[in-house]
Amino acid sequence: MAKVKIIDVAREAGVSLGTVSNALNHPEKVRPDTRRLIQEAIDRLGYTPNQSARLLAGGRNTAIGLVLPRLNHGTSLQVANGAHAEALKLGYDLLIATSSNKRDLERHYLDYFMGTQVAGVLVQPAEIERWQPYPHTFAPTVYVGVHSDEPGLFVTADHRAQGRIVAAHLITRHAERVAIVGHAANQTLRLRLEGARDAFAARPDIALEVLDAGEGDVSGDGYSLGHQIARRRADERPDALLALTDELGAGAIAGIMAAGLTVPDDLMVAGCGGNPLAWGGAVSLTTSAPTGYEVGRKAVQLVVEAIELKRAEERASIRQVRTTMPRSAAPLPRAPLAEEHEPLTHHELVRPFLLARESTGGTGTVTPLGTQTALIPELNLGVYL
Amino acid sequence: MAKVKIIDVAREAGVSLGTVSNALNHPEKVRPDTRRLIQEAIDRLGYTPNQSARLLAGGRNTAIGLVLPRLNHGTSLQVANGAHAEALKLGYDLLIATSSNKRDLERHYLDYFMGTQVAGVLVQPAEIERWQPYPHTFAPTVYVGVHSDEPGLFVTADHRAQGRIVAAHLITRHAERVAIVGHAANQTLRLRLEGARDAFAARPDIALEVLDAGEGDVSGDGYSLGHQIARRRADERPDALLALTDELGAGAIAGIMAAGLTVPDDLMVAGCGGNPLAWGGAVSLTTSAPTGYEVGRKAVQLVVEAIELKRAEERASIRQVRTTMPRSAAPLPRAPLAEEHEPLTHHELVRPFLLARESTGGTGTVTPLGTQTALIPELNLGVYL
DNA sequence: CTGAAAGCGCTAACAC
DNA sequence: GTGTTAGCGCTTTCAG
Repeated sequence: MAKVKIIDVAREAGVSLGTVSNALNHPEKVRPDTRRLIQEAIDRLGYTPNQSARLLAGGRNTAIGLVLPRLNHGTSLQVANGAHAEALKLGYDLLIATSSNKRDLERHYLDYFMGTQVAGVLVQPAEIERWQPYPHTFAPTVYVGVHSDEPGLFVTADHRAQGRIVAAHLITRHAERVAIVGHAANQTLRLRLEGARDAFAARPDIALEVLDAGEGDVSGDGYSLGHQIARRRADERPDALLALTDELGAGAIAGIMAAGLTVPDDLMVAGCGGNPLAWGGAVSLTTSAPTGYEVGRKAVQLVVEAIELKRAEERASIRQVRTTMPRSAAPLPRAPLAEEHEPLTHHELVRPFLLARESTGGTGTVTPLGTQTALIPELNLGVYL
Repeated sequence: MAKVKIIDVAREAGVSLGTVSNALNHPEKVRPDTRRLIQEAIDRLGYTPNQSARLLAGGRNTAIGLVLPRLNHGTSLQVANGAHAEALKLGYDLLIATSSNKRDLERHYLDYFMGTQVAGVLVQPAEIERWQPYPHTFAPTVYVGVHSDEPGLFVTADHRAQGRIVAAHLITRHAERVAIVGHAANQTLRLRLEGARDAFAARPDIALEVLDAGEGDVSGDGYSLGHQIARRRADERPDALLALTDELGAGAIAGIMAAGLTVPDDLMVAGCGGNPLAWGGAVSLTTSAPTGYEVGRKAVQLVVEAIELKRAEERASIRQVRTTMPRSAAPLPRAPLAEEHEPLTHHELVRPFLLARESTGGTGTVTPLGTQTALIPELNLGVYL
């Protein structure tokens, strides 16, 4: 049971150590039947390469680290699943750690990942309002779910587009008086609001009002607002509500119905953001689709791109050193790192699409909840729906 | 930006390499002010220890690997969260990987973890019906959610106790005719059924029938069975339904109500297994609590126990070699591993508790859903409820 | 393809 | 407490 190492495999297969190493890392350099011999020895002995040694010696790590603030929130889960799917596809392993939404734990895992020489790292920062990129990142790093003016790699849902798309939908549904509902205290909601305004800007004939829903932007706020609106005189009442979150939207529907009106006949309601947790109401809610899965996929694509670029550069710089240096004497000085170019910068906004459902009188475009996953496999809404 | 290493820190702090290493791994061996000096140098330089080198050189890894079949199912998430909390508490890091419910990916990540010399590994196997422990595990391994006759470490929810506890509850609610509903095709459901039978065994006066719900044990099966039962003549009708899954239970409630009876007045219904996903119905469902969180915690406790035992043994065996060997000549032969004792064996069954709610006429013991998390913090039902 | 050898960055043992 | 050094298991190179 003593740990079996590469030399044991070599002996078992009757080849040299270097050949086994090559079979593992550069199979094309080893004759197929030798390769088979080695593979058999590996299986017989139950050999598992020591990743530490492999990495230390300069081997390529194929693991990507992902630091998530939580493991119980819909969005993070979607990100994780999307990232996992894409990593698998691209031949990378994905390792997930949770920061419990604490900056120091986040930092800890980031350092840990860097220390294990992962190929790249994805972070969905905790406390996103006051946040900034980490210095000292030796592996390509992609930030998920945040904006920043600093250089770097970022992937976020396009919140502005979410507002726009939902607003546009209300317009096609012939809304004439629209109330936008929400507190818009944070960046996300502000962007959705702006997006909605953008969409309505082209239609000055549509009456617009913005109603603050109270600090929380939670279901209860939506309920009371919905109730309140439903009790206005018919000629002062909007015919459509655009809630800046799905929770608000779901709450509003309940409030409206409690006041004796019907959705969508008396009043249309649309949510925003695609939060599956708020989809359980009596009338299914029109909203923008959740984009977490796509965000996760994009993040992996970006980080892999950066990883491979970096490797190409390293190879190039090594080659350069070789041809430049007189191959002689003295240990080679450390190959100069490809010049300290600025980190890549790329802000990727993931575009939402619309889920038109009952609350806006959805017709042909209604996507019934039960079959969602089947219809839009990429969405991966998950079992927890 | 060239990677800073321990020797750089040593120079920066004006001490020797060994001292820095000690400061990091055995702080008690270094004078506090020296330690401070070193810490400052570390911060100034942004030093991050190379985990690969550290491990290769025999350092202690504090990471535990967790392989989960999915990242979107309630139970796995609970396990992950419980494991994370406990690992944090015990000073270990937790790294999570997903097998997409495939044996080969599971195997891959397991090997990967072993290769990175994690301190221990937790696995919730995919395809649990036909399953067996892995050989060649060099790190302590705990299997989650499965039974086995092989030696090893296992943590599972006590399914039998779940059946028992729910059955006992129906008894205290004065059920006189009970129908147990479910197909019991898999081990889990069979155990719940046995548990329920155990509980009723003491009360031969209670009429018992078992109704097969159809292969799927899904909500729809529950619905039709509930409907069917509700339409029996009152004197042939059970007064209580014990569904072997919460999905069945929730479906049954809907079916009963559709047939014009009320729950719990005409017919009590209880579920089993504590599946939050099935808790959305009109009448809240009595069930046994989900134990995933506790399973995760227990699993970490077990693996850490095994890790520390193993370390203690290694220390002991090294000491033995030292005192035995004449300290002289020739490189020491590899310290004989503590004799190849059988792997530890421990089957831990996590006991459920009851969530008595409306569907069985819950009274004082009813735990309102909204406040669940607050009342029972250990439960950690998660936001997705 | 083989065989030998130079590290990768660090820990732990040792002598001081 | 400090400074020095021998590996940990592997990848890579280099000369056969």
